[in-house]
Amino acid sequence: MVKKYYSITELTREFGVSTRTLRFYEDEGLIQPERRGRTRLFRPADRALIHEILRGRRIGFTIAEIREIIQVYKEPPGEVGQLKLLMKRVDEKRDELRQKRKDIDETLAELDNVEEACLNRMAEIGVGT
Amino acid sequence: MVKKYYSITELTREFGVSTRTLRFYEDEGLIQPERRGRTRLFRPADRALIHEILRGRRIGFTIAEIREIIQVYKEPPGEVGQLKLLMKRVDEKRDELRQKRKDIDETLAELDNVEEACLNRMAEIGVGT
DNA sequence: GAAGCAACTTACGTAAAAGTCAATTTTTGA
DNA sequence: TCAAAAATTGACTTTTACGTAAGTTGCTTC
Repeated sequence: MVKKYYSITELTREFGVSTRTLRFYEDEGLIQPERRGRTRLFRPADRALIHEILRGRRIGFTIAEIREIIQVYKEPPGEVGQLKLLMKRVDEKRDELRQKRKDIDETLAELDNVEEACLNRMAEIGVGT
Repeated sequence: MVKKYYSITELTREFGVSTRTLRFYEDEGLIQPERRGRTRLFRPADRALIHEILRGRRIGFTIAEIREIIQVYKEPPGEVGQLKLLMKRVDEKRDELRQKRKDIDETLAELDNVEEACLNRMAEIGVGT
C-alpha cells in the first residue's frame, strides 16, 4: 500500500535536499502540501511532483520554467493563442534539450579521453598500480 | 587559411556572449589571450577553448569545474595519488552526466506529451487551425 | 586635432536559489 | 506530563555568473 503522508524530513532524506529547499518550493508555488496545524503533510502526489521538480533542476530549468510546466498540467490553457504560444515554447525547449544532450555526449567522450590519458600516465609511472 | 587573431567583439558575436563574459573568463583564469598593449588578441586556440567553456556552461558546469578540466589538459598531474583522484572525479562526473542525459530524455518525452495535449485541445476548440 | 569608436579597468549591483541563524511552536515517546 | 526532537516562521547572508556604469586609452579618419 502507498503511504498516505510523508513528513518533510522524510522527503529531504529521500531526495537529498534541505527542508529550506522544500519550503522554498512551496513559497514559490511549486507544491502545496496539506497542513495539520502548521505542520506540512506531503502526499504521494506532492512527492511525485518534487521528483519532477528536482529533475527539472538537474537539467538546468529555472524555478519559473518549472512552475510554467506544472501550471500546464494543472490547467492547460483554453485559448488558441495561448496554446500556440505554449507549443512554440515547447519546441524551443526541445531544441535546447537536444543541444544539451549533444553537449553531454561530447563531454562524455572527452572524459573518456581524460581517463585513458590517466591510465597511460599511470602505466608510465607506477607500472603496477 | 586560419585566422591569426580574433578581436573580442568578433568572438562575442560568434558565440553570443558579452565582452564582460569573456573578460570574466580571463579573470577567472580560463583563457589567456595575448595582448597588444592592453587590447586582447584571441588566437584560434583561445577561440576553441571558449567553445569548450560554453559547452561546459550549457550543461551546468561551474567555472571552477571548467577550470579544473582545462587544467588537466594544460598539465596532467604527475603524481599517482593525484591521478587516482582525478580518475575518481572523472568517474563521478560521468555518472552525473549520464543521469542528466536520462533526465533530458525523460523530459523530452514529457514535452512530447504536452505537445500532443496541445494539439488535441486545439482540435477540440478551433477545429481547423 | 577633434571626434568617434572599440577596447580597457574598476567598482558596484543584481537575480536565482538556496544556506544559516534565531526564536518559537508542535509533536511525540517514555 | 513533560522533556527531547522535529517543525515552523522570518530575517538575513551567501554564492555564482555575470550586468551596468563611469571614466580612460588608443587608434584612425575626416
